[in-house]
Amino acid sequence: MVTRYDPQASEAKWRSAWDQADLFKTISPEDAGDMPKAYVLEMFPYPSGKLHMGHVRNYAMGDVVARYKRATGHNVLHPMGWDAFGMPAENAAMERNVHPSEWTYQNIDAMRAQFQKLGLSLDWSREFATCDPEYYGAQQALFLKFLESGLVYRKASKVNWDPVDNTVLANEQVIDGRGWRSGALVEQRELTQWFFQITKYADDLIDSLETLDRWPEKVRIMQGNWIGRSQGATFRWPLTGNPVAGYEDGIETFTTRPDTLFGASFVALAPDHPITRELAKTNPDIKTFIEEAARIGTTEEAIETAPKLGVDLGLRVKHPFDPSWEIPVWSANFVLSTYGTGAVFGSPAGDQRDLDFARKYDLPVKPVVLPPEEDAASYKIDKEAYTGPGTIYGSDFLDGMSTEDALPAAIAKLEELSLGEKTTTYRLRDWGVSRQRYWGCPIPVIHCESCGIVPVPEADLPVRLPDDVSFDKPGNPLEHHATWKDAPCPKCAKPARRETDTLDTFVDSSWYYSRFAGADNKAERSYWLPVDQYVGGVEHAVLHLLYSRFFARAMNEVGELDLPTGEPIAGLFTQGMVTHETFKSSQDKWLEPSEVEQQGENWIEIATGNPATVGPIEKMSKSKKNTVDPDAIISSFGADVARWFVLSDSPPERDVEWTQSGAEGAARFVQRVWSVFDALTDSDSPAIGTDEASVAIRRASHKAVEAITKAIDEFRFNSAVATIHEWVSTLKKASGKDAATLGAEFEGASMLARCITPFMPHLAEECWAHLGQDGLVSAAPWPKTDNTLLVDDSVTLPIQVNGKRRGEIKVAKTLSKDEVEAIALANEEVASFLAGKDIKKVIVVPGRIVNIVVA
RNA sequence: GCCGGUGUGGCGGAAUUGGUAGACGCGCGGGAUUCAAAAUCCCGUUUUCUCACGAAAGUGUCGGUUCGAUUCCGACCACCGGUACCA
Repeated sequence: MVTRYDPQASEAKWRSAWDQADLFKTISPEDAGDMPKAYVLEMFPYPSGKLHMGHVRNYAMGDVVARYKRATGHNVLHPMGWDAFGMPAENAAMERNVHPSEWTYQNIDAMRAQFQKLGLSLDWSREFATCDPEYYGAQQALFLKFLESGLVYRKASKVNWDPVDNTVLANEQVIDGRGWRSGALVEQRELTQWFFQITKYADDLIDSLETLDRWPEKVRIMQGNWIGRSQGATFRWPLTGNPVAGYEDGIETFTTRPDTLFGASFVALAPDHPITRELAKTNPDIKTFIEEAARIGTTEEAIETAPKLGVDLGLRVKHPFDPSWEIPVWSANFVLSTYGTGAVFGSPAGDQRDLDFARKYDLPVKPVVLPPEEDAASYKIDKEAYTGPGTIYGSDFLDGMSTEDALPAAIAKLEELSLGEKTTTYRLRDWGVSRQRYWGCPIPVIHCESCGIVPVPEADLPVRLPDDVSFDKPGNPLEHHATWKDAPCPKCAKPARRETDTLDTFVDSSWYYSRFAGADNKAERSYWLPVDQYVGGVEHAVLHLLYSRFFARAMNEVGELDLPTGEPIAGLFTQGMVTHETFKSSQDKWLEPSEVEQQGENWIEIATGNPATVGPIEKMSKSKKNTVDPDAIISSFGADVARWFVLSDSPPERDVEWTQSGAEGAARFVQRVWSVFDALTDSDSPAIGTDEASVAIRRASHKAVEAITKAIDEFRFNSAVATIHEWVSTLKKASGKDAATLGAEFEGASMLARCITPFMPHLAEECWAHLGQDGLVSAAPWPKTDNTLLVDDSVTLPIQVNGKRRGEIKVAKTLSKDEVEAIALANEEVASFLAGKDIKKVIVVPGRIVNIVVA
């Protein structure tokens, strides 16, 4: 009798069986023997309270790897936790008057329940949330170690200040120059902030990128660009006439092109360069210019369209290589005070930006690099600067050199003249981590009027967040708290004040992988790290993944880690998003897919009967109303269907479009798999036959296992899915039809159950149990293939005539080239294409193809 | 602008050392089963021409290398992502 698989009944049953067997618990390093370790980690979620399909895809992929590694004999660490500090909890507190802690822990409970329904092979015993005092206390201890080693420091710096909410905002929280919550115009304020000295490792962070051979190229390039190392020279331009106070030695500029120094026609300072600001005090034109430049700002679109603006400061400098040559000093809006020295020299022929500026203000343009195959007498620069390589000319001692050789020659000369030296500049800046927020990790220091900044003694950690806070007033609730910030100085015991800044939440996620590996056990951390396979979204390519690399290095330095490479993540996979179609009403409002209906070619809004339009396929988001709730999918189809669907079709690194019909297809396939097993009612494993039909079935199974294994190893889950589809079709055609092949069918089914376990673990257990196999399939080893079944005795070769397929022959694998050629030439199908033609050549590629070349 | 990626049927995509293009899934068309439906199963489905047997063209465009190119090389086009007055 044919039965159907019931996901609702089965899934819960098998999950509790896994729990009872404590199957996914990590084995301690001592007990693991010579098992290789595999640390499989997915980027831990923010506890928003609700799982979305993106989570399902992310964690399904990680689970495939974790389950596969377990089946192939690895000691697997596959943990889960919560990235739980951050603004949404404070927003909830302000909007709904719930405590951030309460809101967060409730969300965690809700999401944990959802996660558990997915049947992920997680070791929950290592779970933590970053807002647990144990976690942020350990983070505070780490902070103090960094402070002691000089990896953390305090300095005044410019920050985005929201004057309504009275808080610093991260760059991401400033939208079009306004605070994302208050809508107030954001000001630049100079505040004293805490910084991590990430630039200390700039060279190592960039150089080590090439050792990360299991990271996507894309991410490595993005990090390289972000760190932005450029090599060049820093040197001074002596001022003529009355020197500006503090600049008696001249104005310092940075350049990557000292070879073009003889093409210099101006020096330009940033609008907020100290000299510019000083001169503005007495010169109204300069003052106006600074204001104008500040008004345009440096937002993305502003830069796109903003004109080059400048003002002559009236100063003159001497050319470093020719003191008689005077060059004007300008201030220009394209010079950034935050990069290099905040001052540049313009060599217009060799730089488009300098050229635009020179043309606008009628400054000289003197080419000094002659492109190959140009003539010095006739070569001219018009509207396009030449930035490529060439021969230096019109440049005194550099004349005749290649640009490549002139570069070190010019630097050597600057050094000889004691005007400057070779330097390296980075785009990367130290990481400002101070936030004036409540729901974050308190910075564990005390400010004492006599002793200065005093670390909180380790015995007093964690510095706990106070529970009794109010969010009525804008700004930092820790600042407003009546007593929290009062603390005696640990050194002199006089009344002092606690630091009220908390740490950027990116800090929390920069070392959590290490906490999972071993909370208070360095040896255990050494055993597990680095993460063997990390899976997450590409949106973290720079920030989170760069910060994590920094933290591992810093933790190494303070003795918290023993990671020889300094790289915490050996393998990274960035998965694509889950997208869904969008709909809009006739009033241009987004509609949920359930609110529309297709009638013939057109879509209508069900409620009103008005026409609706189909929008683009986009990432699922609440605002576009194109989300699909995983809970709803799990209750109607089961977790296996949700997992299977998000792993099918699209390659894992690309986006996958969620479709109802695709989900139904996945549900159909689950039943199809079950029907293969359902047909095998004899639960005694019968002997495997050696007849032709049995061997054919066995070949299909063993080849499928081989292909699936390779696909999982290479992160090509969609290919594994396709192979499983084909395999199931083959088995279904045979299953239960012929007693002679029953043994082969049983073997295939038993292999199939194990191969689908990483994808559809609940179904796999039900199938495994139905076959009468021992134990849980989640604990079973990966099937082994018999190599003799992977190769065929005979092979079908296509025959081409002049590269076009004209026929095929089936030949024994052992035939020689000549024998194959003879058979091919005698083939009836190709005869008509050879008739009356000269055979020029016959190419036989053993096991592949025969090509007959005729004239 | 610069850097990177991707272009293959109606759609998602296979083809991973240069060797049968379109596996597998979705959709669509036809059929079987059924009183009927659901479910399931089978067949077909790149385009054009042909009653058919077949033939020709075809992997963004144009060219090249090769017996043979989705794959290698050159030039270009489109889309997606990242990034930017970075000196």
